[in-house]
Amino acid sequence: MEKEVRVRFAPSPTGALHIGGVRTALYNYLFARKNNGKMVLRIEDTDQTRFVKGAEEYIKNSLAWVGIETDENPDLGGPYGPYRQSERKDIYQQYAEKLLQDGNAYYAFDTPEELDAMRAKLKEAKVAAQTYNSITRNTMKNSLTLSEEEVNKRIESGEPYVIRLKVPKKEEVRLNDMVRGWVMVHSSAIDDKVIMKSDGMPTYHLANVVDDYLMKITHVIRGEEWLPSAPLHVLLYKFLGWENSMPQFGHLPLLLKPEGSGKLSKRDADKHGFPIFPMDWPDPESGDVSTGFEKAGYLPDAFINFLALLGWNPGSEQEIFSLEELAEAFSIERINKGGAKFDIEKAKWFNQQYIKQKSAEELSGFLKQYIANASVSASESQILKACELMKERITFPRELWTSGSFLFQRPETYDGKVMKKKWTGEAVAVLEDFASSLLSMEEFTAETIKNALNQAVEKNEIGLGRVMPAVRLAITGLGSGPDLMSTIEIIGKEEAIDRINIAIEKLEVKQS
RNA sequence: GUUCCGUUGGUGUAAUGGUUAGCACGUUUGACUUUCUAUCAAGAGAUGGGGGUUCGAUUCCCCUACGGAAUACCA
Repeated sequence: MEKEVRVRFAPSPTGALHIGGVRTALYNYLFARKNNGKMVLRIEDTDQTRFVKGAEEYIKNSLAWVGIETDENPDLGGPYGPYRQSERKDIYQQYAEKLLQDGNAYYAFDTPEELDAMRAKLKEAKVAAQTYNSITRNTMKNSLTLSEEEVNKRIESGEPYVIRLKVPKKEEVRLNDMVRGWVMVHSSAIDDKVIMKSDGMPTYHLANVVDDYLMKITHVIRGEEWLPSAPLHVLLYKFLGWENSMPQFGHLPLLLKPEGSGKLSKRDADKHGFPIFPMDWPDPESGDVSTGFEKAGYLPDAFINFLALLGWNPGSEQEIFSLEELAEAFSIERINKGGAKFDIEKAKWFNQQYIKQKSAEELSGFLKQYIANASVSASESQILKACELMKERITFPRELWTSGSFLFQRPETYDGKVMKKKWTGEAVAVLEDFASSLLSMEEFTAETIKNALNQAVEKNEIGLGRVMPAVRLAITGLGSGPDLMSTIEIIGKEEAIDRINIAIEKLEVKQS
């Protein structure tokens, strides 16, 4: 029987989950779904100094917003819990001890100052920038250089210490990455990483390996920033005797800033005025709220679709995918190796496509809010028709109102340019006839309205094109917008006639 | 500095040891006697550089350039 696929998303609650993290979660989710596997959400909160209140909640809310569901997590629990690393402290201790016993790890007593001094010294000598490795460890204060008696004495006296991994001097460490293929690193390039901190908490490396093993994770899909430490993790699996159940690794390409180079950061997002977090995030220090994709008007399915295609492609020319379809089409082999520059324009395009796909009913909720805020009245049928009419030409739900408020409110101002050029005597004559024929109409639809206008135009013997802008101006105050006949239908007979009369009264006819 | 990873138009990407190097976003132009932010049509625009291997390389190999990541008692 084949082993069940188990993946995990393991964020640390140090702030808002950013878009790169969402993509990592998404790829894990898609991979699990594709393979009928399970996905675990594990909170990596081993650094108590960086803990941010509300961050865990934020992560969960964000995943929920985009529709990523996990099978095992801190709230739901599961067979391999707890799913918060801070609640697993005792577990790590025993594995650290095993490493110690087997001679694969050692105690170190160096103070931060001593470490800094060593770093500085190495830098000056222009040697490799590892402060603790198979060479330097011989000159530092640790259980390899100190006598057993001395070590015990220090530990008993309560002197702070860490546990470091004893990385072998000469060894090829290799791993077969699912997206990059074979990656080989010589162990001399890896330093003696701290695996247990002086506060008794494990560092990422130990906690991660232990948890992935205990939670029976089969595939580790994570960001490229982890690639350099992956060999270290391989070493850890080996030392703990878990080589045969080591998960497969897949390191995702980074999301890059739109221009120039570098990893996409909040700074870049602010600079270009686009969000970087899925939902609003109030900075815990300054209190400044960063607008998230949700508030900015992005639909979750559009957002996910956009994100999925940033670093992966289906191999076909299809671009619009529901979450279901993504899960069906997804494959690790088609993940790109190179980093992807973030392009908000494409995100907007996806949003527009999704808005267009939505039904008027689905969009009406957005419009109703704006209508309520503006305290104007509108019938259900007007709202639905308005959504239907507007959805073809907008990118964000808010534009239902910002570009379509004339459907519910009389114009207060009139576009000066159009007025100057198109508000002519002949146009006004047509409008007068048009208004009076509207008055006698029984069936009030875009089609009958168009007939009425055509008649008025014919009667005055001028082209439709010469009066259309004036009609639009009278009705909406604008020079452009959606189909005018449908607009008039939504506005309604009496209101349309009123607006025409008001415009005729208010606007000055162009002198010619 | 060192180690690792990467490099197809402005952007996301496809493909291939021989093609007019495909698609999408964006952009430009035109059309739509009702405009446009919509729609339709057309256009411009790419294999970083140098060496090999080969009849032939964007594709395989090497070098180089450029970019990125890591190098914390952070994840």
